[in-house]
Amino acid sequence: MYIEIDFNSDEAIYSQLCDQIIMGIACSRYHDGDPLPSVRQLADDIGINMHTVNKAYTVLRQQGYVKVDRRRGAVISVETDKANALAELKESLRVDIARASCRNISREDVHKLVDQLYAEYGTGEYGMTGE
Amino acid sequence: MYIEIDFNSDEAIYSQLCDQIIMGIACSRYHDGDPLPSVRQLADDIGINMHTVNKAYTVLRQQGYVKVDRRRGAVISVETDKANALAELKESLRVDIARASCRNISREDVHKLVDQLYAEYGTGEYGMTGE
DNA sequence: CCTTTGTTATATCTTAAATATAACAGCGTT
DNA sequence: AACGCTGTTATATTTAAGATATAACAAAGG
Repeated sequence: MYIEIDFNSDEAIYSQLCDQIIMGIACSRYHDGDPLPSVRQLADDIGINMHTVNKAYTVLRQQGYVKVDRRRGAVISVETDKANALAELKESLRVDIARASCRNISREDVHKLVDQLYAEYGTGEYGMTGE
Repeated sequence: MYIEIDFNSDEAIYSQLCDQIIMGIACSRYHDGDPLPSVRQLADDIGINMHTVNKAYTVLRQQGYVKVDRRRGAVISVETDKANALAELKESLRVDIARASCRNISREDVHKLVDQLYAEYGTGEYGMTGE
């Protein structure tokens, strides 16, 4: 599992971990059913504490990206509650769009950025392998 | 100045303050040249400490939304470095789009959200009053 | 002068984040 | 049965950020 943490970032390590795993799913580097490394293993790989990884896994579970199987440990399992996700996304975009609007960034400019990012990820289906 | 702070939020007060002022500019409730309340005045209005407001003003100044005039205090002054703003926006959108992609939110869905938010703000020009 | 402006300095309190040990229950393998 | 692995929980400590409280300063205006 390729994880890169910026220890000089102002963003919390566990939060960076969540983000990277979510982006990994979007990039279809990780798929539904894939097991995540154990909290101890990943902590050792990255060079951080076990509890920091555990917190990331817990948050990912609460947000519906991971389920825990006693036998296999943490497993990618993406919940698709689109209505809820849309509402959350809108709130998240609100300030970003305000900033953009202040800087004379047009609606079309943002559309282009969005398209670029969707191109970086899959086809829009996080699976993209056609499951 | 209408500012609403959620004291139960996990987002820092000074950060909420910055966001609200930026959204106020985007909504064209505040315009270039408008003076902001003094740090002591606004702190008193909201019921928070002077230094919390001062931190917000300092951040807004560093990010190019405010300039400080010794005579008039803090004044709205929006810098329009579009190239830089585009780069920052893209980074900010990266995780959001990843989350959206995981939830089967399409490119078009995001475009619609963006359009909705631009509609809530101005015409794309933060001035919109035609200055 | 006096007031108001932003700014700086110091100190304190609270909370979040990260680390360190340690232990537990569930499950598979040996 | 014993061992090793999983996530999980508990407790404690350290560090850093956020917020508050007092206090003082230079600059500008009335």
